[in-house]
Amino acid sequence: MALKIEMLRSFCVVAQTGSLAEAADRLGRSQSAVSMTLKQLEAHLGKPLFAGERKNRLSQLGEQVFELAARQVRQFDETVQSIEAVASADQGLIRIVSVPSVAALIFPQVLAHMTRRFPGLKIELRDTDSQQVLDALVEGKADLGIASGRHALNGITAQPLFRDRFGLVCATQHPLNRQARPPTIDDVVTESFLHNALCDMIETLRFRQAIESADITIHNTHSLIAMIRTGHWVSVLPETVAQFLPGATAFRPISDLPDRRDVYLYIRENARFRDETQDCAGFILSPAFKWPA
Amino acid sequence: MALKIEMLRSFCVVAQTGSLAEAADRLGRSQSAVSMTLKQLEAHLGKPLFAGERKNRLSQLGEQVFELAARQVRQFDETVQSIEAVASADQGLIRIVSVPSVAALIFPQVLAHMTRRFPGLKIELRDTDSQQVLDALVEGKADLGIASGRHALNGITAQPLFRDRFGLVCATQHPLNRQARPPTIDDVVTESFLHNALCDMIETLRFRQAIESADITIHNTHSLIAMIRTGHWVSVLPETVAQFLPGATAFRPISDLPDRRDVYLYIRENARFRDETQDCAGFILSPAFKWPA
DNA sequence: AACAAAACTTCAGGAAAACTGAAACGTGGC
DNA sequence: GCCACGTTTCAGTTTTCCTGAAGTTTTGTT
Repeated sequence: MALKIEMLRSFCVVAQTGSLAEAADRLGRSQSAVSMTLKQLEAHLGKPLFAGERKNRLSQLGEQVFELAARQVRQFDETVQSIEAVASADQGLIRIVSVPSVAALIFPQVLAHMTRRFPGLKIELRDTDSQQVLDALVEGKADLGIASGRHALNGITAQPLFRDRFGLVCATQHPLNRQARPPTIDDVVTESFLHNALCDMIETLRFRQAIESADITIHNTHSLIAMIRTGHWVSVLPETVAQFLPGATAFRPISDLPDRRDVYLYIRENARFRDETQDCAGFILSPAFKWPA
Repeated sequence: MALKIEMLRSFCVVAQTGSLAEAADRLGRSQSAVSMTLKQLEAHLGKPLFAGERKNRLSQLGEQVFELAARQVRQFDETVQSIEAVASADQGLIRIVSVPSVAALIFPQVLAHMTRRFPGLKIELRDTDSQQVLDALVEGKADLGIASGRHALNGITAQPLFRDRFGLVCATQHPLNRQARPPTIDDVVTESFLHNALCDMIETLRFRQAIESADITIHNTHSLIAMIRTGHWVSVLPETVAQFLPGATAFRPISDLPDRRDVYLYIRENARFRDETQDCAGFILSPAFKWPA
């Protein structure tokens, strides 16, 4: 039998949960159904996907297939969502994909403006990393995108949104915030430095070398903030992100770190609701748009 | 009912062929089956996907959905291929993705070397544009990639392969090849200039401005060559690509076009057949590898 | 070592789905 | 009005998918 998406999905859930029963529960079917599906998949591939007697350890092949299958399932679900969104919108639909830091910043205003201007308009917002933002645009899954860096893409125009300098983020009572002298890279990148995804955009060689030794990486911004608020840890973030942090944290420029991050707005040229999309882009780019500065 | 990949596939084929009968034929099922599937899909979305009585014109929504669905179906098929390839290979499997121009250059040698070194090894080669090469690597669909430009990717190492200057490509008897003085941008970018995808990698401003006015773009290299051989047309390509062209064409540097293209070899770090992949990469990078220079 | 619990597989039957050929339908051309 | 063409609907069949119950194997406990 041909490979089907539902087979891959079943396999992925079993691989994730490590148990048939648990997976069957999540998938909303009986154990036996899942068992049979899995057997079908293995029969199709001609090799076992699991190692050992139980389903809690993947074979070498299983690992590989899992990586591919998980991605495919996620991809498929996204497409389905997108198709359904496109179909259910007759008053108009704008799909925005953005890097998380900026998404939180702009969304409230965008929502307020657009719903007032176009009653009945649907807006969909998703956030991921810059790379996936661009992918979503190229694949026609989004009408507007916000990402770091300028990239030339077919059928998509790029507009500079703002620049953002990188700096120290720490608790307000942290010594590095209290000292008069602005901090340097060496001050900041110590044992208590937290590495995060945005750090990788910094090109200053001195800094790149320094963070080589950083042991802890935190991808999720919320967790990062929680750590920083304890007062023990510090990190480096773009100013706009830092300003969005709650009370007890501070942002300071780093004297020998000149890096900026350039954020661009990407506009899909042949969006279905061209006018609405253009209007939305125009609003974000207009002086009327207030950045929480 | 839930959206299924086969529904999307049916829709895509009908949209492409513009006829139920033809599509049913291609899909290997009866007309009525396809008709019902389509009706299901439309029912699910709540709106018609086609305009007019016949299936030969898509509605506005249909266009949108087609774009998304076509991409998804292609994506899915690729994943299935990849999964099956991974499963069927027990002697080892290396999946190489490359930009077309380089693929043709390296593949014969790579194949010869690897099959000798690892009998029973399977090799899979696919070619697409640079962007998709990188995507395939990130998505775990490829072990080795060859693409233009250096990009930092997680879990993937980049090695410079070669640099390539851009220059004029024309028929040997073309005036621009016969004249003693090396051609300039202005000589080359005239009415008979053909724009191609690789041109977009050139950064020299003068050239970028000049090709703005180019009316004809040819993406497929074979077609491009066919045009150039007529003697009426010229284009600009990297030297390595140009040298691969058949007899009656010539390559000449352009005096005021200093651009180079940097080609990198990307190696996925945790490929399943790590040793074979590393060996293959090592071979391509070694001095033993003879570039058809 | 014996027993019980847990984890999974197998099986038979039944529900849902997908498919087919035949007939019906609708539109445009003559 | 009637035919040709492309599509839809229908009824019946085949295929696929799922479930509950019973069976098997492994794991843990006393």
